[in-house]
Amino acid sequence: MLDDRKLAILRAIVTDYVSMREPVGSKALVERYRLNVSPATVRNDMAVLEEEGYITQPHTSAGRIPTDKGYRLFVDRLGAIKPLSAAERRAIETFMAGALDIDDVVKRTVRLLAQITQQVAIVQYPAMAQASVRAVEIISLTPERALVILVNSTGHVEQRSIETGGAPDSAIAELRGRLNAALVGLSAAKALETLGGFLEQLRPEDRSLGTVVCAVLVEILGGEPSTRVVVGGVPNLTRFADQFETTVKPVLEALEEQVVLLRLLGEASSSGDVTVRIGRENPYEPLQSTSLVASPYGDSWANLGVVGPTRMDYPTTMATVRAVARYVGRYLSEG
Amino acid sequence: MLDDRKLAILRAIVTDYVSMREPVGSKALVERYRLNVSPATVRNDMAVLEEEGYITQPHTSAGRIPTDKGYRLFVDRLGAIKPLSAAERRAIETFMAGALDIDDVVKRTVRLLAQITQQVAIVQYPAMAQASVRAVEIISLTPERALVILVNSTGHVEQRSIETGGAPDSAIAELRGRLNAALVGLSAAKALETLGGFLEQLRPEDRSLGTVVCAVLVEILGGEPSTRVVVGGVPNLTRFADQFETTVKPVLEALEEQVVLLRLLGEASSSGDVTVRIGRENPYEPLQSTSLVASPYGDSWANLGVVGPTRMDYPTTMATVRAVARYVGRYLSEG
DNA sequence: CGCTAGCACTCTGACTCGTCGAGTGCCAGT
DNA sequence: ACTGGCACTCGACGAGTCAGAGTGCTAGCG
Repeated sequence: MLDDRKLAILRAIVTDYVSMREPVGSKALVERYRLNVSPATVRNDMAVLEEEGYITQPHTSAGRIPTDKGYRLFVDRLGAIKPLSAAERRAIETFMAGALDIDDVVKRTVRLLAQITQQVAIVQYPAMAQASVRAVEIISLTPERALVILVNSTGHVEQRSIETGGAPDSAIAELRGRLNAALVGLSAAKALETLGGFLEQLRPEDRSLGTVVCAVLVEILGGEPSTRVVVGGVPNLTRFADQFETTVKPVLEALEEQVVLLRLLGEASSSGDVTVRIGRENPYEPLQSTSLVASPYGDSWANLGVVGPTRMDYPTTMATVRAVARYVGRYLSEG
Repeated sequence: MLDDRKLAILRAIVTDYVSMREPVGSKALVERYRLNVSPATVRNDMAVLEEEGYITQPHTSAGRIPTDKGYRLFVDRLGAIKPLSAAERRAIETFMAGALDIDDVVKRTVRLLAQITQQVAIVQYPAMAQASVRAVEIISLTPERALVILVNSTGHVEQRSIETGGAPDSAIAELRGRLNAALVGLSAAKALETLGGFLEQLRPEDRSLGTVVCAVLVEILGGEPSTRVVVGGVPNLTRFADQFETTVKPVLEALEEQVVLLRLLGEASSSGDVTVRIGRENPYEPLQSTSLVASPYGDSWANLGVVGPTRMDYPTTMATVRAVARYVGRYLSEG
């Protein structure tokens, strides 16, 4: 159904529309892309492409623009991923060099992604899962409340407050000691395992406190990859000021909903490589006018990505996201 | 120079312009505000007000709009702060009730402020200064790096990574013990004092590590109120889509710059009560088309506030900010 | 002296209208 | 299977018009 020329035309339409931001017509197409056929022929092909749902007309007698389906075909079969320029590689290196702790790494990554792609960047905190436990602290705040703190080998600190049920400080100290003895040095997976049998070692009177604490630890260690995401580059949305009322507001709202972002990133990365989700393919309705390019990184289940208009330069964006993901991954594993 | 009627007219212009969002003319003014004089008289007064710089015309033969100076006068002398409605009070209570730890309090506060005022909310983390030290931990990550963690009585956890210069674990443990013995229970002020003489108690071989750690602690305890701010309600900016290109982009950019926000909030609150900074009064140029309404809270040096267009409902916004600040303050001190 | 009524004037915003150009679909011809 | 030509559609754009809102000024009134 779609011979080579039709595919070439689709490719041309996509690239042209992305760079020119205007519906593209048959004449402009043959002029700019050396198709060696006449506009009329191109028109016939375009009619077919339109019938198949790959492109559409904003109104009669305007050029064509790609549909979500068209972008999809383009991404899957037509857009060779561009390698990064040397300058970009260098930018990544210098930008990330000298990051202090994990917070800093995440912050820098967001900035970097946003800056290179000129879009909105989202980075999820790396999962605890990959790192090993460095310390567990339990610190009482009031007689009734305490803070459980877990530090891992990447320098990430996670904390939850709990109800102690009035347990005495001595019991807390003891529990803390036991937990450290049992867990420090273990990977998250091992630590989870160990926690499973941990309660039984406790004296009965310590059990109730132990249960609460263990529950939090399990939550921190095992649960979601991480419940925190960082967003950056929001000002880049201003480039779509034209479509503002209809498009940008819901996007902004979505970007404030951490939960949504987490789900989004989570669902995106199944393949282990860069994933693209175009417009309507997106499960979350307010984002259906945008595309997401995401990738897992740090060989864990944490993800990063960018959100932009469906009309985006996929090859370059995908290349950038992949490169950043790899670089950050390497950076994290080397410490 | 400005008799009562002129002030009344200015007040009317401000309130009308804020609610109608359109330049207001003499006729509409007498109709809506029962001024008991004719439009012509109002016009004369308006001419004076314009000469004095309180109002201006967007173009010949349009209504008048307030200038920054006009808003300033309004805020200082004309706008009685409206008390909150019962519904709003209730909203605050229910919204904040059940907050878990300090992160949660801050998050909720941002949401709350953004929602009630329908503007962009900024909340600074409460200062360590008011709370007392609960625990100090030093946890080594690599032989060369460690994490210093300070927990205070509000449940706030702050961390910094440091270079240990290869100090042995035993030295770290000892230092940790001494620090806790010396600091726990002290207010930040006292703790700072104590830290002053702390180094001398150490064995000479521990000094170098001690210096680094103390430096970080001083930074955490004494430095800025807090280096973290949280922003929310950014989608509310979409209501100014009209002025988007010129106004909203720089604002968005400013909102991503934590440093800028911190300085902004810091400078705003000298008086101890709600402070208003209108348009050009603002030191940071990209925000000169906005107004800031801020207030310290939790009787510390932490601040919260909202950023909105200069054309804003000051009485209500000020009332809301004040109420939220008080409520959160009370909530924090009660624990 | 302060207020008011009336008037002439200005400017904007909305509306209409005609033109132009880009782009299409179709058909007949190569 | 491709191309050239043609009639057609539609949006963008500029000019022209018009009504309405608002002003400043001046002369008159209590």
